[in-house]
Amino acid sequence: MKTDTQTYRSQCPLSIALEYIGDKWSLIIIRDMCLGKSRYCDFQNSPEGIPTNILASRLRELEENGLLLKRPYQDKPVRYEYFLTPKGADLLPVLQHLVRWTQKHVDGAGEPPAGFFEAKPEDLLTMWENEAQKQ
Amino acid sequence: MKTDTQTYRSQCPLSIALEYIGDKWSLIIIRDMCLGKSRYCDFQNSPEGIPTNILASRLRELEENGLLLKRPYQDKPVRYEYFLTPKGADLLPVLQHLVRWTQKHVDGAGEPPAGFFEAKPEDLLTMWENEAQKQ
DNA sequence: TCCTTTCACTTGCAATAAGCAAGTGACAAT
DNA sequence: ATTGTCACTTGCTTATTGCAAGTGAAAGGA
Repeated sequence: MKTDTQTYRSQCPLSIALEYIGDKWSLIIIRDMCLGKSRYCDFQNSPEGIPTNILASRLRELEENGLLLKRPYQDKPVRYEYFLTPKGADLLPVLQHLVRWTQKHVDGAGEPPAGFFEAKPEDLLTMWENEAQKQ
Repeated sequence: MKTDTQTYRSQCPLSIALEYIGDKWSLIIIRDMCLGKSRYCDFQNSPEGIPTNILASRLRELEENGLLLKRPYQDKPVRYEYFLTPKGADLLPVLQHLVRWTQKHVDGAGEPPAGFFEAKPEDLLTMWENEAQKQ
């Protein structure tokens, strides 16, 4: 992932993308958000079993890098929900092609949920649509 | 990347794809091969500066996982060239979308070479085309 | 012949990151 | 008063990365 601002290892756009999401867990979190999950414990309960300290640090990095944002959904003990930004949602085509790739080349892989391949990044921005509706 | 056979952390096809290429360097090597590079020193000379021991281990893993294969191109001291398999070449659409993503969302990223977005996985299988011609 | 280079690695070691288990603090429910 | 949930953090061990240096086979030149 990206660490600090504007110090990429090269100007290659592929290499830059990998500094944002080139690790074992970031796209798993993005996937979960594409599937409608939004809370910390949702991500924790995914079958891959991300360690909790790594989940916390990835969420922080993804937020710092503008791929998602968090918003409190209750006060009394303050609790947060996470949402994809347009920048984060635009990774959906990448996920779709990775899924296609596995289905073509790896035996025994599971099926994505119905409608996964038809989804578009805009469909993932429910939070932002609500914002737009407020205007 | 994948470590041993058939022990994925989950059956999710996205998660499985990440066990093959979900790290900082594997797709950089695949990118180089898409751009026509084929020798160890070509990969080493890429601007990202992959450490040589990591390059060697990634090439070994990618070969074990069937994304590429190596073939000697000379004997006296035996030297190898690396080629994408169809399985490896089929990652091209993933690379293309990652590049698009960076161009849309990150300022100051470089341009891919001309024709990059129009290329298709089949175009990358020059070695295999030659094999087919032999038949 | 000896010296230098190149290529494709390997080895040793320090630094960084990942992974596991346990703990924390705010509150809600029993 | 005790237990439980949520969203984390802390401590510690293990694994991976990254840097520098070394290796061995051969080619090329002085």
